[in-house]
Amino acid sequence: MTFKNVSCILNPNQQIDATGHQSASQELALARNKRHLEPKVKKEEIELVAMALLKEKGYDKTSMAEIARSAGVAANTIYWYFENKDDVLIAVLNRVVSQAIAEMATLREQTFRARVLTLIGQIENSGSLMTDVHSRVNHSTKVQVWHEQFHTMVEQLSVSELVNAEVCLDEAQLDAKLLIYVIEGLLAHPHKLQEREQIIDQTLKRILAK
Amino acid sequence: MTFKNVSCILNPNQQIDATGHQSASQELALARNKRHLEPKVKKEEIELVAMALLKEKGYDKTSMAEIARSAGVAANTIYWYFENKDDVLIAVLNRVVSQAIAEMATLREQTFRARVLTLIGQIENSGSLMTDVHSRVNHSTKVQVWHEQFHTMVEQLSVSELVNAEVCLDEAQLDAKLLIYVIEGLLAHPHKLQEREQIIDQTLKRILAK
DNA sequence: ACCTGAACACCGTTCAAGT
DNA sequence: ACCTGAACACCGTTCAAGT
Repeated sequence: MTFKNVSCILNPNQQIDATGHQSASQELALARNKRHLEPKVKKEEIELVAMALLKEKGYDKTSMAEIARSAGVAANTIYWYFENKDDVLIAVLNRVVSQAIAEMATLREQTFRARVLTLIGQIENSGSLMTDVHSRVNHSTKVQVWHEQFHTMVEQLSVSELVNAEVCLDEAQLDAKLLIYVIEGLLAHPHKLQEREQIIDQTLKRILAK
Repeated sequence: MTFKNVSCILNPNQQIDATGHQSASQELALARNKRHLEPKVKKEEIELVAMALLKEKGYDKTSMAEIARSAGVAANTIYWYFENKDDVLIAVLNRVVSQAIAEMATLREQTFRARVLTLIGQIENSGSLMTDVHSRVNHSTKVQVWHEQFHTMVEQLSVSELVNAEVCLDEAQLDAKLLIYVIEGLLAHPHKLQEREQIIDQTLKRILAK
């Protein structure tokens, strides 16, 4: 199981991206329209702006109006590109996660411990996004599906890591959940860097004890 | 450290309850007013109604208007008893937790494992209240304070349990956080009853391994 | 296809007024 | 002290209309 296998689990937005019927005639029509140079660029711009705002202020404190204003469009324009606010959140989450995966791929040679710690640092860098996911799960089934897929992905990765570290499969599957919940706990609650490392060390020590 | 020691950490709403200046003359005035038989009863009624609704539908999907309607008062009446919606949440949380503590006090003779499992069952019984707390922490400093107090309380309880089970203090403090995060993870994500027990067993096995 | 102004329904909260 | 009707500011979302 490589990181590339996983990123296709993660990006079902290929469906979303493939919704437009991009024929040659339409591209000509767009070229004539002076309001928008590139339609796909606009969507990307909205996602980037939304990512910055959601990372900084979280889901609830970021209004659609503010995203729109920062992207230089009218408030309702976002609804041409996204079904609703939760869809914007999902697009941002996909960006954040695939970015994190890309950075993680660099660290293949590091210790398990080191990789876990940098992973935590990365997610922490995305503000309250993970908490936001948990609170939106009850409101949007789409977010719920995303969250489930994300968890199974991280679980599979963790299991394979643990099996590599000589934990037998049965226990690895339980330990993986255990590890993930500890990581989520660390992310959901404020911790000093040293304290965080202690807890991770303790967890790994408990899991990898022979 | 007994459960009774703890419940005074938990109930700073004695401050809140003590705000009224209940002189004898006022009680007479209230008796003359036919609209409300007992003012404290009204507040309690609001809290009970809010507790039912928040447990059932969660924080976001329960509006102040709905709470008021169920309590038989005008929407803004709640603001005489509570500063804002987060204050209502905190009052409900205090009720839920002290109720859980009372029920836990019954189970002194049970196994650690059994007590943990019934605790999880109790909290799960309160719907998404714990997730709601985590998502409101970023919006209300009062909720944030409540959350911190709650965590230190549960941590102290867990540490003393672990020390009783022959874990040395240094490790018990780390293991306590570990255990709590696993419990929170179990609460935040759907699990079959059997799966939940397996994860708890695995965690306790890892923590209590000699 | 892409974008907008104007409106809608709903929300938490406030205020002036009643008893 | 306790309660209310009416209003406010804000929110996500929709719709009819423009290009």
